[in-house]
Amino acid sequence: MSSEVDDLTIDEHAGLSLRERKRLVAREALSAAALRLAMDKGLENVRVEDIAAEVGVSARTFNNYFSSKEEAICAITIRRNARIGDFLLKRPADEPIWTATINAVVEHYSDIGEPTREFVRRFRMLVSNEALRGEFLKAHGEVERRLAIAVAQRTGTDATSDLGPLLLAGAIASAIRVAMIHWLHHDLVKPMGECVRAALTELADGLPSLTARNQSSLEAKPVSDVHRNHDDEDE
Amino acid sequence: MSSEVDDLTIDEHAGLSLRERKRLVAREALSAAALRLAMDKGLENVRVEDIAAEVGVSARTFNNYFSSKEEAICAITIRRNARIGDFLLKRPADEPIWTATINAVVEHYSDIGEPTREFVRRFRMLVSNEALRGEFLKAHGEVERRLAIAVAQRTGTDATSDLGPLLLAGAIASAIRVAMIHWLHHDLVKPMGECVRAALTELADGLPSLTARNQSSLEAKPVSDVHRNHDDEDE
DNA sequence: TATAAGTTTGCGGACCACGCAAAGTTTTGG
DNA sequence: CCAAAACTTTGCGTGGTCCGCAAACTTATA
Repeated sequence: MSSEVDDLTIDEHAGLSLRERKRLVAREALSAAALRLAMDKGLENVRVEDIAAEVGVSARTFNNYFSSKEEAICAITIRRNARIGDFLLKRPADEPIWTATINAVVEHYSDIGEPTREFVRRFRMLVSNEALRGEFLKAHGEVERRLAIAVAQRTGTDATSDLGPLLLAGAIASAIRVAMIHWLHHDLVKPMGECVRAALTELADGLPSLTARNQSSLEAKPVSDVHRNHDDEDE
Repeated sequence: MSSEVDDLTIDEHAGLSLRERKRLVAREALSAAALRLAMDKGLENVRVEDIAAEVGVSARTFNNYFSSKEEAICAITIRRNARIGDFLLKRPADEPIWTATINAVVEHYSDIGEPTREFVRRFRMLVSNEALRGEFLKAHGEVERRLAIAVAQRTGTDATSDLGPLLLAGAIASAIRVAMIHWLHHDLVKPMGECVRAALTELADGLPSLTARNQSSLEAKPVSDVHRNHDDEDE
């Protein structure tokens, strides 16, 4: 019916066998159908069977790809955010790691653009679902894991034995999560990208808003080069 | 049979009606039974019915308290970590917020002591379960939420409208999670408390291990007063 | 002590995850 | 081009989960 699925899919379909391509397409179609149906009717009113039917496969097949409808929905988040690691690896080598990571995240968010109001309205409904919030956290854990690998690669450390990459990725992922929830709850006073950027720099600077009167070693001087350092934003 | 359940339960049963006390006791008994059975037989070999039977209630009653066995198990983590916020509020008022928070966490972990090897062995088995890891993340989210409230209270900010408390709580909770997983995977080379402390200070100092050659504003001077600042540890 | 408020439980229904084996599709290598 | 190998899809069956409902029971209120 529609091919909106691939809007953001910068050909991942290179050098894959027919089988693998079919598999990828089916997986994405199921994810997309799950999200669409859940946004329309509310997650609790969507059965696995419905999602499968929408794509034209059996319910059993759905379960060969995902082990729950929640997982199918959150797979989209994972796919989307996987790019942050790639962006990080492409940042100039002389950027400090915090700056580079933050810029990679901001780059990613300005790249995907602002969601429509309608999308946000439905999305808000969606995340009010308990089971889904849990699965979102799981998805975010996966994003974090991948980011940690990219950080390790860039810093020449090891994502399994060193704590550094995991700590940075965890802090960043957590800040993204906080920023997005905050943004969702506070009626879009400013663009999402701004919100994420603000949260990340606040964190990188050691939470100056919390260290008002007490001196803290962390407030020394802010990571100022994060702010205006790429040009694709209006004002 | 045993009353190990309340080993760490510093009387939460104050000023509660009989009904409420009964409810609490039942809840904790179910949690504890769930954890014990899962550690013994493996989570997939434990049915809700088994847990209920262990406590002497119907399976239906189990579901009045928890909506899954995973949730029952993770409720213990939530209960345990809820104390971190209390510790934070009791820290001296002149400690900077990062320091105070880290000290609160370290205090908590030195307070609960090192787990036995046997416990760790079983626990490791337990977290290899996919579904349970998801629920753990959910539980950690709850812990984070509560910590954020305590941070807001201490700093005179607002946990719903300000980002600061959420960001700090998120970063700390994430570091705790990373430290624990790392510790579980690396065969207890040092005590868990040490591991958590190390991760937190590393993070608070801006990840110096990752900013080796590039200058970063965050490496200014370390938050040194975190290290040896309470006395209940050997060595 | 009567009435209200809350809890436990069996029952039943909708749904879900997954093992298995039969039928279908793609790949591989003669 | 064909046949065997590798993999995917599907129906079916099983064991299990979650939850609404209403009846029995327990605790609270006045």
